[in-house]
Amino acid sequence: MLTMNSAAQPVPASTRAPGRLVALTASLELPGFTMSFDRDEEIFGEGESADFIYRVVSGAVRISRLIDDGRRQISAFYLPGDVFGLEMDEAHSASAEAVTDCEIALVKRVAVERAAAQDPATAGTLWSLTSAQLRFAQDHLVVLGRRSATEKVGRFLLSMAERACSGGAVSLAMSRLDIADYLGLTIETVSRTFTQLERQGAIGLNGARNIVIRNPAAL
Amino acid sequence: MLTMNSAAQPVPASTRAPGRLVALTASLELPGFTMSFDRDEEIFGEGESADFIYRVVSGAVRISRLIDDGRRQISAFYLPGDVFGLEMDEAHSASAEAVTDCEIALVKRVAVERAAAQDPATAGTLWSLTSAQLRFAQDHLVVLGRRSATEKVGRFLLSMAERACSGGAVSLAMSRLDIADYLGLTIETVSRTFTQLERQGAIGLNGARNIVIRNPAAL
DNA sequence: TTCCTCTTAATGGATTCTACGTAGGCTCGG
DNA sequence: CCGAGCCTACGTAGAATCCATTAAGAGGAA
Repeated sequence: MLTMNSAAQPVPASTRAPGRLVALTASLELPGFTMSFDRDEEIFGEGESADFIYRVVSGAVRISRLIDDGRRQISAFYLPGDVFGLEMDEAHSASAEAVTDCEIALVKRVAVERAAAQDPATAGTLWSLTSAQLRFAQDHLVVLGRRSATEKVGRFLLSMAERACSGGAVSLAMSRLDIADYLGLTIETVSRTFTQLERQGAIGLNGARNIVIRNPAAL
Repeated sequence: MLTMNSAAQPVPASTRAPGRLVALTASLELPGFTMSFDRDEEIFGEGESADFIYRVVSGAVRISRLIDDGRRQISAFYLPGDVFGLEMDEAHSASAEAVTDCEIALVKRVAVERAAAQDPATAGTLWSLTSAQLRFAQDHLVVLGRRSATEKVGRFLLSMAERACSGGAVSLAMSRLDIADYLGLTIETVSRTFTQLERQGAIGLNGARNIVIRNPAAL
């Protein structure tokens, strides 16, 4: 999705989907600091006051919402270079957790707002980033609302390949449960679909989390 | 959802959900013009270049994406006062159609961008509006991914009541098909759920499109 | 290190059930 | 009256659920 880079973490534009490119910008290079989080550690929780904007330096992050009875929906995964926390009001409307051990760069929200008030380019970047995330969320609505289990998993793998690919092989940072909660499926359905796609020759599996896309068209 | 008002269309804050309020602002009162659209007429299409930002003056609008085989997902309905078109890049990533006959205020996108560059408040408003829509989309992801058919319809009715209520009775602008495509269901399931909710006494139906919420807790 | 155990994650099968699709009938509005 | 939109019934497909099994890591002791 939204590979939202800071100047510190350039990523070749060619690795990203057309139309999703958000111009590199130093505008968001604001005074901040970096924190480390362990796997499954909470970065922020639902309802907490939103004082920061975040950028993934290394590792992976998931944004999720929980409903009363334990059901969970993950709205997005963020990979290195991605900015998150833009959808927040005064309070966070969702929680963020580390999918893997990770380093996160934090910038005070008020500092961002102050910078945006002085520099139109920064303000424009904020709008662009948020708008790109909105487009992405709307794309995901289509997947959740209208795609079959096989299509969901296929799309997911393609999008991960596009974002986190290193030469044909994709290494997934997240568990089957995370994938299921992202795609609105159960863990069993995700697992079954993986093996089904492997049998069809659409993908190759080297262990549970290392995937090779063999036939993109079949996804 | 996001009742994003311009100064021209004030709506009492009390009719909206807490935490969703976007401050009234004249910042988006920019030189523009108004157009009328007939029911089902296209306001903009997927892939068209995005030259405007829109506000509903009267009527209702749906934003939708189509996939090859005809399946459709509606990502949002917009009611009077709501601003839409913010998720667009250079090209529209979805299409907008009139749910009912409606009047739409259009502002040139470049004019908005120019105003934002000169006035930090305008830039902030754009970010706020977009961010509110992002939160709304993420809320909807939970509904699509993790709610049952009954819960989906229930939530939909509650949210419409909150947005378009006039004294207990809700008049729905959209057809069952639109509701189904919004909730990721089929028209039959929507219809069945309506009658089921009526039999349970949760809602009252005066004709297909006039609904009274009798027991909000049951939804 | 190597082996063993404990724990967690992923897979596979059998069954149930939700909600989908088809088809037909109804109703309200024009 | 006609027709689009809405409702209902019923058989069915696809995903969920429940359960068992296998695989992969993490930690501990010799």
